[in-house]
Amino acid sequence: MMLHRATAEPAGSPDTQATMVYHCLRTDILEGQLAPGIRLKVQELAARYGTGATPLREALSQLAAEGLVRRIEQRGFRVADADPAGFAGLIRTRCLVESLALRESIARGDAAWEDALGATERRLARLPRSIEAARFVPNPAWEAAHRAFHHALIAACDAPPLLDFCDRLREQADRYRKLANAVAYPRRDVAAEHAAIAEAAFDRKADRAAALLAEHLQATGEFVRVALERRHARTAGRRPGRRAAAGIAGAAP
Amino acid sequence: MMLHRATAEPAGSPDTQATMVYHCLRTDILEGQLAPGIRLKVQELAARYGTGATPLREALSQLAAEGLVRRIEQRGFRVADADPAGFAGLIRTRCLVESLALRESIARGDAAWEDALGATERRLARLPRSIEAARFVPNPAWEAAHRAFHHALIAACDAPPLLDFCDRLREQADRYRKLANAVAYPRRDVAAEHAAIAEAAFDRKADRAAALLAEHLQATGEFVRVALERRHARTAGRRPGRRAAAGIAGAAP
DNA sequence: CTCCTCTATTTTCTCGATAAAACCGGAAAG
DNA sequence: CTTTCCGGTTTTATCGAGAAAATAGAGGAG
Repeated sequence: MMLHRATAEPAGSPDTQATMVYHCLRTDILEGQLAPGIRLKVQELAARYGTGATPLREALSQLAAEGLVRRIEQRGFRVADADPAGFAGLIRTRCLVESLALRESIARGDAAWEDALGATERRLARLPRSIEAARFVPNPAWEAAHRAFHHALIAACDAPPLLDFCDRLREQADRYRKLANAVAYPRRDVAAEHAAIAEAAFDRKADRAAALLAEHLQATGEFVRVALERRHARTAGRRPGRRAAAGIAGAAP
Repeated sequence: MMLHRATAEPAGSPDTQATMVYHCLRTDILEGQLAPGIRLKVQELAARYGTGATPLREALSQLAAEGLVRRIEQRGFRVADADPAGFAGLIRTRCLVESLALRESIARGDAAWEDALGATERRLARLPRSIEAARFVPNPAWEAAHRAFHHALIAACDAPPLLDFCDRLREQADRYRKLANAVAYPRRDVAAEHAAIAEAAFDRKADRAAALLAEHLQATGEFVRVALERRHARTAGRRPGRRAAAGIAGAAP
């Protein structure tokens, strides 16, 4: 055997503490556990995640660079806020950029791309979007498959930075969606939309596929926008009177 | 007077140490002072920038998120390497995305946009690209004006994340360019290219402008690619025999 | 009644020290 | 001659304490 290790660990990363708390914070923000705009006090978080200030600060810096956290010089970090304006820009960018990436993908995609796309589409179609039938309860498996499908669509664009950018935009959009999901349950047949996009991609109909994708993104965007504006009006309406209250959801000992 | 401060300081940011060292590191990497791939030892850098390990680590995390630094779990940070493959993806992405942004900008730009574009174009045209006539010595003023021009081109695209993305791509591309600039001096008439792009934009000829811009980026890219491949072959050729040697340029007491 | 100022408290930001992990080189074994 | 193992050394990653800054609240002036 040549390698004197690697037998025990699949990936050579004992995962540093900073990285761990980075992932935790990231998902907590993306899932909406940490509400937009709230203050992120290091001590509080250190207690929450069971770690010191240094790794936390590191994680926060990283998230700030990604735009999920806002750093205010000399007065700490806050969760990136989720206002309608920011969302509009995000959706617009997504429509533009993902359409572009899809066109490129269609122009360059090979058989392997088609196969992967077909596989993710099929898997997504088989999963229920909500765990419960009556009430909407997000299905993590569906979420993952959804991400995978949208990634697979544009995976053949042969421009790594572009692909990364799309992934990040998708994450951010998902954050907004999750913030709104608790309120309403869309009536659209998203599965059909996905199928139509995939089909157009298979047929190499770039214009049609791009248009469908943009429409798809726009539709979800519109739905979220409405919920968001309600929410925003509500949030802006209430005075910052009592300061204690929540802030961190799910911490109730 | 209403504000009980702000008289002394124009911007309310006493700039934390982490931010300072972040900017220093950033420019040092983008300027090529810190060579691609080299190890970034915290103590070394702490001495270099006169600060502690904590702010440094924070800055490095931030840069890692931006892709200018590569973090390797449990074994520190390295400057992002500059290989031809990465550069190709970068250029390709730039051509695609900046063309798109330019089209949008042309579709939406108003009079103010035209004015700003004209102003930046004129300023850029008046500046010499090199400080010396015979030998090529980068002119910081030209660099800044160049950035401003390309930014102004797409500033009206009305999609903030897209604009940010373009700026970041431009920075990265500039890094490659600077790494190559020391070797050769391009003969192209870049001023004419810029003028042509600006004119097409004024005339709202989206297709033409986008094509010119892509060509412009591609041409610079091609030039850098050649230099880069030479450099890369050279670097890969020499064995990692002696380890001390340079690493940080400009530290020679 | 509103606005300013001053003080007490919180919070950020930073440093120096410390455990753990990676690295390097030589020595021993196959 | 290559591979493996084992020591010391370097470097990372982390913690806890402490200086500087911001924040909140009470009190006083206009």
